Amino acid sequence: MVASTLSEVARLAGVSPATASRVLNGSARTPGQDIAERVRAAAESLGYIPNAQAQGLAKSSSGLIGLIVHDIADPYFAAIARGVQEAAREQGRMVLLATTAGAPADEREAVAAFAARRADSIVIAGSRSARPEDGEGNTELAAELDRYCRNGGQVAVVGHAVVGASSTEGYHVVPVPNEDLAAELAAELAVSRDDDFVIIGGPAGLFTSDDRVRGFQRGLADAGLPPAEIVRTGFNRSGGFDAGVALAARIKASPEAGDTSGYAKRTCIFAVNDVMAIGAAAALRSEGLRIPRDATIAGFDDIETLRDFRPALSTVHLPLEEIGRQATRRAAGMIGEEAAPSTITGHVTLRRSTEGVLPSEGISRMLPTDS
Amino acid sequence: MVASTLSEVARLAGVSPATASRVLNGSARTPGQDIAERVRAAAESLGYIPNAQAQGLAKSSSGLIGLIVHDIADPYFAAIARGVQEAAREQGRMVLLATTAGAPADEREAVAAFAARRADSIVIAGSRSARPEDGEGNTELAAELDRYCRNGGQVAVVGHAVVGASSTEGYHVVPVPNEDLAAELAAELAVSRDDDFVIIGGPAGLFTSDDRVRGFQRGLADAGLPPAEIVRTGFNRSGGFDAGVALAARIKASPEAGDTSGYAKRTCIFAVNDVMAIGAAAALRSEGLRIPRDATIAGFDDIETLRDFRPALSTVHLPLEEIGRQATRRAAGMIGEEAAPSTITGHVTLRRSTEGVLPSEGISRMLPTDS
DNA sequence: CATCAGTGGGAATGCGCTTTCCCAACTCGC
DNA sequence: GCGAGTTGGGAAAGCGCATTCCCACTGATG
Repeated sequence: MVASTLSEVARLAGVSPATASRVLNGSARTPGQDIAERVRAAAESLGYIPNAQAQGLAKSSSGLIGLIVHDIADPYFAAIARGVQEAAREQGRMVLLATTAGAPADEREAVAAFAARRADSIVIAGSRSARPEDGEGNTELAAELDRYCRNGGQVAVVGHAVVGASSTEGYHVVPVPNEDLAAELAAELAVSRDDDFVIIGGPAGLFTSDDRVRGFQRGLADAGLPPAEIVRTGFNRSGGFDAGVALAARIKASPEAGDTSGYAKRTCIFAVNDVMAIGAAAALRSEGLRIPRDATIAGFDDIETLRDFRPALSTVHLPLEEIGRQATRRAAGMIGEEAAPSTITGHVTLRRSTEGVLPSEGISRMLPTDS
Repeated sequence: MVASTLSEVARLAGVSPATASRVLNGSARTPGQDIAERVRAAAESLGYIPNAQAQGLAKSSSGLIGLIVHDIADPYFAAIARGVQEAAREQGRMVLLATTAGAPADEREAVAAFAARRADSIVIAGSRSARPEDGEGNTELAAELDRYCRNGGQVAVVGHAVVGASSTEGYHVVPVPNEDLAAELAAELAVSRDDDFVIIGGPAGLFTSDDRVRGFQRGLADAGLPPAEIVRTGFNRSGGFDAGVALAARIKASPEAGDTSGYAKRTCIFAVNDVMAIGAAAALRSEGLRIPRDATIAGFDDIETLRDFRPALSTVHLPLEEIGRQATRRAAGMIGEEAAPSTITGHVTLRRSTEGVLPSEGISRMLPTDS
């Protein structure tokens, strides 16, 4: 990467590098009209492109925002990334991407790499975890973040704080009301239902999953229902599929006929995110079960690409893009912490996948499906 | 962003900055054991993180890969981005993201920004366009890329070369066999069918769309069928939806009864990408039409998140992740141009959305659906 | 014992830019 | 018309690091 330099431009324009610098970048001092014109012409003719590395070095700031996600191809993260990207653009910065599959060790490495590049701020979108095997990794990640913040860096993390992070200056958390929303979802599903509730959760210790599980159980309890059974599996589509296969076997093994109350009890499945729900639905289908006839299912996130899924998936809408945007703005100091402590809200969106369909149940709410 | 510097480490270790630099980064010369240990200890205790900007400036290379996509939340680009990210990791580089919505002016700007950051290579994933309104923008983009290449940069573009780019040193294209695969799809769909074929295409001038349209028509022609009508719309889900609404009206307006041949002619819709197909399918459904009973539909890309869509979407599988990987490797000079001119292959994947279902047609191939 | 290649460390230069400081020329007011 | 204030440009000192060159010292060789 060779390219013409500022001094070359300056020489061609017959001015000093200082002057060239002043006209080519918005300095406080603006040289005279004629000189400015000469310099600009020289720059143009030389195809001058400022060296951002050198600029960064001189100004000690890079115009970079580091973004950490588990997997950029996961629609959840992709949506957040879009928001981050958008906010970055507003700020005139560029985003530096790192994918870590949720491994704290990789995340630590990514933070170090961002720090090395002197990123102005870091946004961590990946769900936090408190799993025992992540303990050491989390500690090191927290230490790395701490160091980054001490050096003046800004960190925003989505959902939960990193385990062990002492909230120093420059450390922000964008809270996501996972628990409350899950409770709300449970409440809505519990209305005039007495289905068997089952939760397909991610690995224990994954905060996002745990919050949603806890919230759902709370909602059930508030409705006077017993806690749902929890099936733990991978936090992705294939995890949902596996769980779905297992559940399908059980649903088929306990036919309605066995029910003493005289009418069918359906299984209502709550998968802690949409892609898991889709996986589970696919599994049920492949086992010959129909939704919502033989079982109902709900997810979480309201992934855009899944909106046209059939049967339309009941879920909890989360403003993912806004979450990304807000995290990015917060890390840039554009949102006062105290001014707006938490502005992320979602809402339960019931669609066909949890509709009541059994005549014997005596209830059949027709819920609107969008578009 | 302040942080401890190399000289601080050197001073603490009681050596010169030169020596510290040699031990802390894989230099050709390796200082003695004891000294190295002292330096490493000093660095550790100071929490030293090398300043990548300064390193880049000194070595004139940045370890950065620029990635240009239309929209990172679009699953097509997200999948490619995953491949790019993966390959970047292999190379020990980081990826810098830019989204442009396909506007050449924005793309030019992104290239300039990457050049300013002295990115080692640039991967352009967005589909190229030859629309008249993009003419000027394309010229400027080509010029910018040219300059970047002349300065030693490496560019890889997915699909088609940028319009007007003179293929200088360091300019690579990863060809995607859109046309051939579309022809193949048409051929498969044309087998023992005499449906009315309709193509939902993107804006004229968008290469990816045009290639697929052209290929599909060729496949139809090769099968002895007349060319399909083309409906042009936006290259995204909502475009597909709009087109679907229009088509639904027509399908409903021309009932089977009107057919002189005595049996029903279905409309077979080819949408030039999966999300458009999904949009169209949603529109048909909302108009009360069923797929594949009242119309069949096929897409292109085989987006992972859409695999569980119902009815399962016939499409053309493209190894998106591999495309991203390969583009990135090529730009890094890891793949000889001549050695492997084109290794991207896809395959037609027929699923339920194009199944024959009308008894009157006398044909009802049961095609396997995956999972 | 003197010379020489070889080794291991440091001084110094430069990567491309920003920014402070400095100085010449100029404008203004009395 | 002259000093004070102002303007506009340049010189130079870094920003943090890699790297070339140089030097002192070692052990081997004739």
